Amino acid sequence: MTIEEVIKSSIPLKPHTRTTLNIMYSSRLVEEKISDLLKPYNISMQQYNVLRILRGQKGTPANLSTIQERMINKMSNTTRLVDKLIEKKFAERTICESNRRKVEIVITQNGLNLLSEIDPLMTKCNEDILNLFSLQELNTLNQLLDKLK
Amino acid sequence: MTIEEVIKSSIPLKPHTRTTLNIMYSSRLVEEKISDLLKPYNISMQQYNVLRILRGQKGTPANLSTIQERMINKMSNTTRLVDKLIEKKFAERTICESNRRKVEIVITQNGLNLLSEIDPLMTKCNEDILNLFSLQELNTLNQLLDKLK
DNA sequence: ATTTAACATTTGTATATACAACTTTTTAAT
DNA sequence: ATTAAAAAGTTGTATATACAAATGTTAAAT
Repeated sequence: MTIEEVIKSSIPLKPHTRTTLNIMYSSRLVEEKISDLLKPYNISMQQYNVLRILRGQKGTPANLSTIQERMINKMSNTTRLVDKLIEKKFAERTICESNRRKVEIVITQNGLNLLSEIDPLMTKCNEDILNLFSLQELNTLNQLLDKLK
Repeated sequence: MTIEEVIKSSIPLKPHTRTTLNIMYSSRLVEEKISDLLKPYNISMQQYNVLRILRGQKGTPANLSTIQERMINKMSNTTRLVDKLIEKKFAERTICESNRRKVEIVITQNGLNLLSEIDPLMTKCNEDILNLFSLQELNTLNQLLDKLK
């Protein structure tokens, strides 16, 4: 299915426009599947993303700027996002003693357990989304997208 | 630049995961550029998207479900999105006489003028985003993304 | 003819996001 | 030592989005 068919455009799009639209539309498809997967766990994609970053720290606390810099969606309000995770007992926050402007955020065991539960489902979800693609094609797609950055 | 570098992942991602992340991250990059372009005109990407759909109707009024079905982001509240466009005098809404459940939305001359002004900038924006890509590469990328749908 | 169901949109509510202004703490400059 | 500037977060406000319930209208069923 082409992007023109998706948006029911009667006239063909210019190549560059078609591509940017296609990237955005594809992203929506992916996000929808991932959101659906996370819905039963009552966390948003952003919150999941932060939990993954915290786990990636392997015990080292992360401060807000670190989280922000590693997120896929650089969002403007990481404070309140982390608030939600703390409310749900998936993370904890303390003030950094060496620099009291900073906060230190760590994932809790509870948060780690949640991620462990989601891990295999997320892997499968990603595979399902891309089930029509060969490894070769995934590679090509990745290389092309990398050129954007 | 690879997606692993972007998110500062110490371990390599699985091919499928890398690809879905890459699609989402690429979309953010595109959206950021387009939002920046629209900012001076004080309309959001969604609002712009609706205006484009209305113009595409070439005079035929669109009802809400038509708009919703053609949007890139299927958003849940098209009513209030259209409200914003009406507030700004870029669109008008009337009740459909043959079926009073429906509304008929048309773009105003004011809205058409706005789009005409933005058109060349948007074309250039899309070209700039993808300036590193050959037409051949754009084609390949489009074909691959089309497989998602 | 009356009730039921389906349709198209609107409204309410909760949450998310963007952007700017504001604290608090630390570093640098005089 | 005092003031100014920078850094790191937080809070306020406006807008956006998601989801469910409500409204009004039309079509279908009995």
